[in-house]
Parts: sequence; C-alpha cells; structure tokens
Amino acid sequence: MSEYQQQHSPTAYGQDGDALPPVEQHAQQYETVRNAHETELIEDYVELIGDLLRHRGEARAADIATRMAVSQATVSKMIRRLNELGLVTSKPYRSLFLTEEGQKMAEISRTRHDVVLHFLRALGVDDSTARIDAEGMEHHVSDKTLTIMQRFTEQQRT
Amino acid sequence: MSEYQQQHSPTAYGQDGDALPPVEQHAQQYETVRNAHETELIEDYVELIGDLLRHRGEARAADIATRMAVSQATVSKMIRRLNELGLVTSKPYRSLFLTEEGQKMAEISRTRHDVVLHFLRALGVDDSTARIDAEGMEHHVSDKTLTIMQRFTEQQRT
DNA sequence: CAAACAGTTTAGCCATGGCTAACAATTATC
DNA sequence: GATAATTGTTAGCCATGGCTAAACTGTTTG
Repeated sequence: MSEYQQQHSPTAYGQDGDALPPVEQHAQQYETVRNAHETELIEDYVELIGDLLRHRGEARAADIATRMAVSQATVSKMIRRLNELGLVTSKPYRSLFLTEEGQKMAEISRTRHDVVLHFLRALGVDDSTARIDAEGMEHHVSDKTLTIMQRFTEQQRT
Repeated sequence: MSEYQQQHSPTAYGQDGDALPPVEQHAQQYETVRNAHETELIEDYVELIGDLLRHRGEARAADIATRMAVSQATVSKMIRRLNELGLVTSKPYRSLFLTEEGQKMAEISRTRHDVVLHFLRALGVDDSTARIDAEGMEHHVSDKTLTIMQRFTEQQRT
C-alpha cells in the first residue's frame, strides 16, 4: 500500500499548492481530460462543417481535408462516423449538412471557441497565437471558466 | 475548386472576426493541436512521475495507475514507451526514475501546469475547477500566452 | 519457510485516427 | 459527348492508448 501517506497528511492539501491532490481528485482530472479527447475531434469536425456551411453555403469533404490538413480518406471515414452519430446527413458526392443535433453542437463549439479566442486577445495575446491556442484550449475549458472569461473580455472592452 | 472564394475575398479576414481563417493558417491550427496530442500523454506521465518522486521519493506503477485512473497494464505498457524514449529508467518490479531528459520535461511541464493553474485562480476560477481545466489546457498554451498569464497572475497578487 | 497477497509484466483484444493506393463517380473542358 | 480533372470512397495498413486475463516476482506473514 504505497499510497498510505495520503492518510497521514490530509491537511497538507490546500495549504501547500505544490502538494499532490488527493487520489480521487487527481484521477478525476485525468479522466476528464481523456473524455474531452474523445469528443474533441468530433466537435472540431462539426464546428468546421458548420462554419463552412455558414460562410460558403456548402461543406465538401475536400475543403475539410484541406483545412484540417488531413487526407480525404480520413475525412471520408470520419464523415461515416458523424453520420452514425446522427450529427450530419450526407449523400455521396454532395455537400454535407448538419442534423438538428449537429447544429446544436456546432453552435456550442463555435460560441465556446469565440469566447476563448476573444478572451485571449483581450488578455493581450497576438491574433495568430490566440487562434492556435484557442483551437487547442477550447475543449478543455469548463463552463464556469468560460463564463469568467466572457466577463473578463467584456470588462476589458469598456 | 470549391475553395475559390478564398481568392475573391482575401480582405474579409481580419476585419470580420467570424470569417474563416485562410486555409494555410487554419490547417496549421489543427496540425498544432494534433502534434500537441502526441506529446500530451507522455508529458502527463513524466510530470506525474516527477511529482511522485518529489513528494514520495518513489514512483510505483501502481500509484500511477491509481492517480491516472487507468489499469496497471496500461501503465506498464506506457513505461516501456517512456523507456524507449529515454525519459525514464526502470528496473522490473522497482520504482521508476527520470533520466536527465525526463527531469527536464517534468520540470517544464510542472512549471507550465502551475502557471496555468495559478492564472486560473487569479482569474477567479474556484480551485477544483481550476485544477481540472489546467490539466486539460496546459498542453495547448503557447509560451507567449504563458508569459502573459504569468504576468497577469503577478499583477493580481499585489 | 511456505503460502498468500500485492505489485508487475505479458499476451492479446478493441476503437480511434492517421496514412497510401486503387477505384468510382461527378463535373468540367475540349 | 468523350476525355480529363477533381472529388469521394473503399480496402488495408500502422501506431496509440485503452482494456482483461493470466503469468510471474517480490514481500509479508502465519
């Protein structure tokens, strides 16, 4: 039982920022990240499809492949998955469309993405760095934090 | 050539925050995220091993498994990889240790993690949310942004 | 010191998300 | 309208990171 020290110094956590978090909390942190990873890519695809539809009126597999820097085969495979998940409708050789659920997801992702992006810029991060960081960060920012970011951005604007 | 509109409205980007970024930049965003994903898990392991060594004097596979909420088999496999990458040294059935390079990585990860965590708290995020978000975000925050976060945190403290 | 238990490793399975190559369909061009 | 170019799909490969079950090692303890 090599975790025994846990029991001996429960008070250390909280006072000492450097201490290891209690096992359960620590485990939950990693689990949350793993779960985020599963939905991340899906969300990125759906978000991008939504953006393409809004700005172009259509979303073709080839565009997605180019914008994601990924092969067309990969996109094709992914679209099949999105279909199975009920997020997009697709007829072969036609533009994709989002289902209701897909639209909801795209909307949420886009909003979250924008909040993070604007927050970073408000913080003073340059545009191109902000864009890259936002893309990576967006899936790991909780709703609570998101709200705080939004408030911060608004205050900054005034 | 469904990306043709690109050429027709190059000025839209920059003025309109909602516009799609130019293809190359967009592609780079996704690529950066994909690359981050590859190193993420590795860094998490190395960081955790470093933390265990600092706080406990030893890092056993079982502890890692518990704290990461993952099976021991998974940890064992991962340790083999870390070994091949020259990040840890391990003798079967013994505690792990970090190589020079592993220590460097752990140090960097830990610092980055702390900066993000303290930043989130300084922003006003509650501790437990901050911990979870920091764990996910840390791998996606560029050095530039990190510096800005650090500065912000220090200002807040005074 | 033998047996039981805790910890570690190995084998082998699965899903995901990449890739290339070959093929099929659609669209554009002459 | 035939042919070329573009776009989309399929098949089959690979690495990663999970898992369970089984085997093995080391430690503790009766």
